[in-house]
Amino acid sequence: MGTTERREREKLRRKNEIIDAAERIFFSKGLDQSTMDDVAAEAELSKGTLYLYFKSKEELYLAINERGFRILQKLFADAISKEQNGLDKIRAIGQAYFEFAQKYADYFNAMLYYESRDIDFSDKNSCAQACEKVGTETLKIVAEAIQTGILDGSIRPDVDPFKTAVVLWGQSSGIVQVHSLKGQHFKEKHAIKPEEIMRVFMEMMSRSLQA
Amino acid sequence: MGTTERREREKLRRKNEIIDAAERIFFSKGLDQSTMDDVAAEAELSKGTLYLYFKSKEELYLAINERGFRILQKLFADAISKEQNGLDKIRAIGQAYFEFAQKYADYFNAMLYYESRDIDFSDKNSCAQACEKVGTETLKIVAEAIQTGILDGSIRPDVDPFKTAVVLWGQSSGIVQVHSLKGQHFKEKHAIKPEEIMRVFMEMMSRSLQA
DNA sequence: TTTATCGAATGACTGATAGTCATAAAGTAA
DNA sequence: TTACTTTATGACTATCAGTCATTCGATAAA
Repeated sequence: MGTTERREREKLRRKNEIIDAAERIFFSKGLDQSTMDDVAAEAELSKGTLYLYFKSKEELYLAINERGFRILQKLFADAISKEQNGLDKIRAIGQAYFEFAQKYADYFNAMLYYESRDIDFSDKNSCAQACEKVGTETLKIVAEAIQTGILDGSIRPDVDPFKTAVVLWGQSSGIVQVHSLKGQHFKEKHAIKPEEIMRVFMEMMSRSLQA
Repeated sequence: MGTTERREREKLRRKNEIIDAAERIFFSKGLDQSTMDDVAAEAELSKGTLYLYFKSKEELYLAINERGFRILQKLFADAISKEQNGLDKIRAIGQAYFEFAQKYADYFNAMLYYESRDIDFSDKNSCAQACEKVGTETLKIVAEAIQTGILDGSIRPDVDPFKTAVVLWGQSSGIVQVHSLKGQHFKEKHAIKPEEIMRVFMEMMSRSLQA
């Protein structure tokens, strides 16, 4: 009697269908312009049902975030596997992050929200927790690449892998954020091509780590 | 007959009184938890009056932002004047930014909002424009320090001052953002002291620029 | 002093929307 | 068929940003 199991599966499927609908709505109209009624209509459910699956609009938004983190994690893992030495792995990660911000601009913008808000992590079963978990895993990938670099001699040996990974993460978020949100603005007002900003950043990052 | 002039002055004073009240409310309860009615009550005015002085709640929030930018600009100018060579000036700016985020945490958090949103710059007389103006001025201070460093030989000569200033700005925002929002979290979960993150960042920044 | 004019201020009102909850429907087991 | 559980509903409430017809008060002209 696999009734319970089937129920479990269906519940998960429905949850994902809601996230799918929410993505279509949030990504097309923007979070602020989207209402839970919009999402409900898109999911062909009533609003009340959404609240059976997600505690709040923010939770639903964070669920989308989690998907973004997973995509990013995958991209990082791919990037790392293609390079041999540690510094090149880190550069590849930087490049992957940049490409993520362009190719998955919607996810990226959603994640900015996560980065710039003081999220409440107290609820143990919340999407915020899940985001934090994937985020930390991703950070570990970066830290491992740094460790590799120290061992193969491409990265200076006096850096602390995890702390440096945190710093790189912060730096990169900031840069890609500027690139994504103010890039157009810099292009118009100061004639700086967005790619130039990324190029300069990558150069500086390499120098700050190389042995 | 200075009637018009006096009116003008009083209008400006009232505008500032409203920003004062908004700061007290927004900083104590957070933007989302604050209502325009709260601000109106704090300013001892009716809500309608607020809208005579500010187009929207966001505009009022950006007005606070502008104040933050001005404080930061002043701190940067002070920091720069205390050091001799270019690289030390840049380091001092980094340090000043870090201290700003701690000492003026409320302003800093308000400015994160500015950094992470796609602000509409189309309205010429908006607070967004004013923020952009002060922001660019601040960026120029950084670019000048870099130029100084190139001339005095403390910073490698192959960097473009303004582009590098933009990158430094982005990086620093990201780092201080991580420090401010997730610092406590890293401390608890990964036993990383926030100051450590800043130290590592400063070290990396120096290396990425030094001649 | 009285009256006309005009900008500043008011606050009741509207529209929008996040989140709730009593009720209904569907599904499951006996 | 009946009793029970889970899932879904949508009308309803509370809240709040922003509006607007009206009032107030200061200045100045008559």
